[in-house]
Amino acid sequence: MTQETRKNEIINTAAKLFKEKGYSAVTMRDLATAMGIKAASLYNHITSKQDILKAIIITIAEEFTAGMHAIMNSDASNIEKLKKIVALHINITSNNTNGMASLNNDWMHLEDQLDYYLQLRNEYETNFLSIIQRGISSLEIKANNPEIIMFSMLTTLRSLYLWIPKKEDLSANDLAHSLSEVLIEGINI
Amino acid sequence: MTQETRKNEIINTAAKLFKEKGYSAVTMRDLATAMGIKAASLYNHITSKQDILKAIIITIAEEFTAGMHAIMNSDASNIEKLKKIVALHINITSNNTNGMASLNNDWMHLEDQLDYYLQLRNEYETNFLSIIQRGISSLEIKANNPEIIMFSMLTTLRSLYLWIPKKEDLSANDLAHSLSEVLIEGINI
DNA sequence: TCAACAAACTAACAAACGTTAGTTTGTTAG
DNA sequence: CTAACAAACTAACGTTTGTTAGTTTGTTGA
Repeated sequence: MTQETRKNEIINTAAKLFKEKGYSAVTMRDLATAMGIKAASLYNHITSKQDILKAIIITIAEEFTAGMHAIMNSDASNIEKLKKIVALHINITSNNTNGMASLNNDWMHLEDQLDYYLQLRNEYETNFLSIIQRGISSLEIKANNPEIIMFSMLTTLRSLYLWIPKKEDLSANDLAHSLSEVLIEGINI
Repeated sequence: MTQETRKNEIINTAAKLFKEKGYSAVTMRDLATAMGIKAASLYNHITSKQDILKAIIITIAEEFTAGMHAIMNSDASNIEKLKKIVALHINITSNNTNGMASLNNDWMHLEDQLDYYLQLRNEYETNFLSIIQRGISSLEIKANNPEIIMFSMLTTLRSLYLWIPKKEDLSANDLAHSLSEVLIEGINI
């Protein structure tokens, strides 16, 4: 199923270019040059520029949705669930740093699929927030403003795509551990 | 000095549009429409699209540089310096949320000024990191990986532009206090 | 009253854009 | 040997892009 190699090569190359310059600044001629072919030849494999963006973003968004559902349905403590969320972001981002850049920066250029994307994102944030709120209720988590906690964690996790490629020496497990430590235990002695 | 009102109106309108769609996706005709004039009329006030981006980004980048220098030269403890950095980001971002979006997302489209921008950014991050390292040496800060601490704090602070406009009920002081709490003291009980 | 000026306009430009149509090439299965 | 097909090609299309040149309009200080 995950063959269609030529199409996937185009999508992966596009994701790399989108990360560097953003969706709007990358032309089909740029993409074709990066593939070593002519722009018109791209259309033997994809139907539009728009569809490339959709393929990149929606795939990842659905991975996050599935991962969050698994975490919600586990019987871990709320702090443990937060640590699982950290690991989820690290895993997905490690496997597709370029795609994560598009998801973060170019989601607004989804046309037909914009509403669907926003729905998935809202769901995700609602679940994230509810874990924090339950953690506060059960005295696992300090009674700070739960939205500030989520904002702080989520923006850090969403920016991992910028940082993971620079730190290839750090394994995913080590990174998950260190990041959970910083995000959850704090930095103060 | 800060008059030139018409030019500044154009720059501020541009920053708002750039936040919504990104620099490359905003056309001079979009900008003109938002100003209620024709595209050609913009050129009575600005010299190019590129110059608008430069005016937005470099101004803010220099504010951060000045703020960081003031903090480095203060005699506060390292933890207190980190709290001052949080306040610095909140102040600058509150005064120019739209511009912060361009700084975060469209810096790579600076052409002539790209090297200068990157130089300012590197300097800033170097200073940030050195505060954390000194804090660890002086036993103010837990001996976690200092780059992870900086990454986590800085990405949260850089994303404030997304979040501050949604939380107008929270004063800058309250936000600075809550965010310092979460970033520095942690969320675990 | 009139010169100066800020700020808008119309018209047009060459270049770059995403995309389509129709064709050629090389490989592979019967 | 040949039919089928994937994957490239050339050529062109209508549109949109940033920008320039030259002109008109309304206000303001001498």
